[in-house]
Amino acid sequence: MPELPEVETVRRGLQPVLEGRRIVRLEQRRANLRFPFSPDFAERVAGQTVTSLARRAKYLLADMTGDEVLVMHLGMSGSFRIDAPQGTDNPGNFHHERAKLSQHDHVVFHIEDGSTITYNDPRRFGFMLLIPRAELADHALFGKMGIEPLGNALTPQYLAGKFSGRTTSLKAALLDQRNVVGLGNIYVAEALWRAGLSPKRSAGSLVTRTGRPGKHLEPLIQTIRAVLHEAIEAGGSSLRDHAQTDGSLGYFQHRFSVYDREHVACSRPGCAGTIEKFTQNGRSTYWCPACQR
DNA sequence: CGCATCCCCTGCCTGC
DNA sequence: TGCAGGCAGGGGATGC
Repeated sequence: MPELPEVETVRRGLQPVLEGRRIVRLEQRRANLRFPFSPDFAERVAGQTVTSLARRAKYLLADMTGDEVLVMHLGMSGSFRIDAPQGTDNPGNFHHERAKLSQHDHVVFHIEDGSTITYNDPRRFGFMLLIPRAELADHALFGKMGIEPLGNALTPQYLAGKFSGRTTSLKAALLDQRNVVGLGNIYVAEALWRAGLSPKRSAGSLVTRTGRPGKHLEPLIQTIRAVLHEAIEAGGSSLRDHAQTDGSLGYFQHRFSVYDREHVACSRPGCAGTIEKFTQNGRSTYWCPACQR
């Protein structure tokens, strides 16, 4: 599920139920996700009040009243589900029935108001860890991370510096979170199609011989921003999983131009091409060979 | 260092 | 129908 728009959608769903609320108990239902939990993980979260829920790249960062930040990554198949307190529509019923848990519900946050937030992740590529707030910026996860695509820092000059001399494909360079964060296989494909740029061309080909931004960088950046903004507005893309915390689906997948559209006619006005699929660095690339150069 | 490949894991879809 | 194989939105480890 989660590239930047999906993670941002999850953040917006969780924010109202987490921010300013106390986590009275953390129910950890297995010893590991992608990585082992630290032995005292649940104890360190229990009793903390979440002061803010932020997003950095594809990570969720829950700052808490202690000196640690809860860092969460959804991997490929992670999702959160919010369950309101049981019996809220029946004030006379004080019997709070436990929300039914399924096989891949790995972590349950019990909130002070009786609601629960459940993390589900069938493939367990996601993870959670606690990092002291003071060490966050220098942590290995974030230290070498690239810039946010929706902020002011993404400029042609910045990308020229990252892409100069690089022989790797433009697609691989955009997926590399050390350059720009947040893009994944879907949104790289969509952005490159909109920009009319081939995923096969080298990253370095967007930079002049003297290391200055070539003419394609500015429009590519604008395209990346536009795609991400539209996807966030649509609540992300829902392929196999639910993107949103209330179980509803994002709908950006209905606006895909190339992703998962092999053999479909290219929708660019005047283009007679057909969307093709091939493997690049072990992952599927969708593109229109006729209009992406 | 840059770059490519493999791998973690489960579920779902396809083709035989 | 059953089963093997391939593939899936991410990214860390390894090796050349």
